[in-house]
Amino acid sequence: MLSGKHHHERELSPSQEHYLRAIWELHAERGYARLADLARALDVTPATLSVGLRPLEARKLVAHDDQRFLLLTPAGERVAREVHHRFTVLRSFLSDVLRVPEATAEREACLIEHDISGTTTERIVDFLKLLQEDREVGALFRSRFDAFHRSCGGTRACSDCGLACLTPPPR
Amino acid sequence: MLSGKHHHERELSPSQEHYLRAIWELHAERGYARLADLARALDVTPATLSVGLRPLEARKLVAHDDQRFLLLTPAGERVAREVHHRFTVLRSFLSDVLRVPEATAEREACLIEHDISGTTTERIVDFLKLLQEDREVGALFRSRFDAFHRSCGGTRACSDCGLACLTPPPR
DNA sequence: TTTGGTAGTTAGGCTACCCTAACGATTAGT
DNA sequence: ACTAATCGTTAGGGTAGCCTAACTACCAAA
Repeated sequence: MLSGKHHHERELSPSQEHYLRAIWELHAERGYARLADLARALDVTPATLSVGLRPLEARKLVAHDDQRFLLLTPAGERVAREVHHRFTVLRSFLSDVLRVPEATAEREACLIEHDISGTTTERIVDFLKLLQEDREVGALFRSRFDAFHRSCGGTRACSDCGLACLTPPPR
Repeated sequence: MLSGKHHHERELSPSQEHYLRAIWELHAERGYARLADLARALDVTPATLSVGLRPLEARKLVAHDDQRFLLLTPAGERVAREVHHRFTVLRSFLSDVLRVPEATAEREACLIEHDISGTTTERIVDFLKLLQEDREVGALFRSRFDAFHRSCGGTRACSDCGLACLTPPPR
């Protein structure tokens, strides 16, 4: 059952979630967020946002004050924090645990943040917390993972076996 | 730097990757793949595929024999195996390590498979192999993660603190 | 005050990805 | 042989998400 439809079952589209998170982060960083700032941060044109924010305003997630500064409503902020949470958790996992390069972790967390459920997010949080709070597990895992990683480094066996090492013919 | 453009930098689009994986899996399962079979497996209409496969044929990744059975070229099979590999690795991680429900793992792996780099995939493979091959790490991790999970069960503290536990105001 | 930069909007266009409806071709059942 | 189902295609439509170009409104400095 592949369900090839690349639809997201959330109420908001990936871009819309992204917009909310970015507004929230701009507010946290500099205390305000204009449409142009947001466009720069997201690397899209103002035109895109002018249209793209409309549904979020219609849903009362985003508003603007008398001077056209963007504001998150309480509902909007709640969503923004959820998205930011998913993003942070993913980036932390990719970067701190898997040791993927910062830039890669950032880029991929931005994409995956729209795809994972609350359950999965919680599980990753559990995982991060375990490594953080349980010194025994944390220390053992990190040292072994490092060693393991070094011992596999360079030309990976996995690249040579046609990727079949972990993928016997499907189900 | 959020780079709000939800573009994928791979040569193939998410759907195209998905199509290739599905063709490969059908072949592995039953030895052939017609367009209609593929449509059923992917839960899209034949019309969608009739058009959607065209670019893959143009790129010589997919072909069809004299009786219109879909075939993967060597290049197509290579891509299909890569995608399948990413999918399998993700599903295994979500399901076997994080203990996310099967259906959820399947669904989310289908989405994330298009977003992660080779590097990230390799790291997850390393992680899975470590848990599998290093009995000490594997056993310790699983038991502690289980216990940790039970001790956090039910109403998660994380849901109550506004998700801020791991997310101090951004960077 | 005129010149010019910045902000936001509108209009029109494009790609990706899905749909339904209608149609021709083949295959299978009676 | 005729009917019915299945297969694949085309035509046309829709949403999401981006773009450029052409505005308008404002604000600020010479």
